[in-house]
Amino acid sequence: MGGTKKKILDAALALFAERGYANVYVAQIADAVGIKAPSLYKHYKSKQEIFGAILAELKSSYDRQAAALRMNGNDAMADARMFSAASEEELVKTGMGLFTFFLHDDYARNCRRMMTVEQFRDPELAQLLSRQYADDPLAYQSAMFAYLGSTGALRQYDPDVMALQFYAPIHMLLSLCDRHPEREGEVTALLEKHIRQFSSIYAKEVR
Amino acid sequence: MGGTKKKILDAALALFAERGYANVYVAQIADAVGIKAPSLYKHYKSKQEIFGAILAELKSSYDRQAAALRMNGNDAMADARMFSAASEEELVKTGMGLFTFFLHDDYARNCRRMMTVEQFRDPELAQLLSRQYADDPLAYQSAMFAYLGSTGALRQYDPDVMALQFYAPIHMLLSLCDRHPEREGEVTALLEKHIRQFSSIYAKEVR
DNA sequence: ATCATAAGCTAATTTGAATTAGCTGTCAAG
DNA sequence: CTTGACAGCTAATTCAAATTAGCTTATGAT
Repeated sequence: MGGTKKKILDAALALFAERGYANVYVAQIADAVGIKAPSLYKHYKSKQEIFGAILAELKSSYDRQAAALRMNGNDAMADARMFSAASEEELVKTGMGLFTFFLHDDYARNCRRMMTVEQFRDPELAQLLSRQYADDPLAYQSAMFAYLGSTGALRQYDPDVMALQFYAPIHMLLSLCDRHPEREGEVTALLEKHIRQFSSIYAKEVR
Repeated sequence: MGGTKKKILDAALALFAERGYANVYVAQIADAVGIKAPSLYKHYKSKQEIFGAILAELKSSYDRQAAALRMNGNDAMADARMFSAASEEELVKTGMGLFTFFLHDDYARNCRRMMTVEQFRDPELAQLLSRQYADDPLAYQSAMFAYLGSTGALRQYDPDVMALQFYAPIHMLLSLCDRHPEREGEVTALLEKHIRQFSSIYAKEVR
């Protein structure tokens, strides 16, 4: 029992992410796995079924991760404590660490790209994309900023807007790097400046 | 001489934007135009050629528009003057006007969606998308903020970062609405709050 | 008037990719 | 040892979609 079934999903995801479902031929998936096209059908009934399996895994793996985040209660507050305790340096380091992780993690990256190119054909993918890369992060960070505001660690502004202003640049630069990996250097430099400036802008006035 | 040739491009663009090149059949394009598939070939040699023509028009129409913007000298300053003179109300009104224009203009919208779904298959589209929806707007607004900083109208921070913090939320919310038109209301409300908060955050301290 | 061209149609034709048929070797359970 | 499920292969088969052939009609120029 080779992990062929899993290898098929991985190969297919990578290909779907690069070219979109319709432009990928089952023969290419098979090639990538190291078998011939008809052998695929020993593992999945059809090309559609492969796509479906990818989708199912994508969803369950995200749910798993989301559950983990909420595990120790509402964890935005834990992050918030770190955020407020930490020096700007720490903050930059964690923020950018997350960015480069998401950027380079093959699985996350491929999921993101596949959702991007298939979003208008499959309402379910549209939902997932919005949830994973917009609504959930925004809600999480909004909670965090709300807490930091109430604490007095940051100035008190609408936390939804703060979350948007903090997160949207990250989101935009991530999309940009997905399109142009060669621009990573330039982009991370800008991202760092963003985080520093954000924290200085919203910092409680000291002077 | 009906404008059939043009109608074909329009219909094809709309379809490509919705489903992506490979999922659109020439018969569907023909249907949308009101003719039969083989008749398409009286106007274009192939499906690819239709795609090429769309691309060419997309590029030239953007260049035209960009040229128009630069016409009366460097126009970021004109905008900047307005930005500084205007009340927050005015600013909100113009900002949101632009957002809803881009959101609803069929041509812009379809181009954006087509570039989005084809970006990883065609490096040229990736370039265009980045230029039109990232680099150019950022450069423009950066110039504007630089000017406003030097003028004393706004606090002086890195203008590239200000541009990013102003524009990225707009960009992100636009993508969101492209995916979920029904969320337009909620999204424009957030956008408005963003613009107000941005201008208040970066306003010269008054107290 | 006539002819060339443009723009449409229906009925092939071609092509390319998914899927099915049917065979083979491996290996674990009985 | 042998049998059956598993996972692979090659060689069909099927099917859908792009493209071509060849006919028709309208129209504008000679």
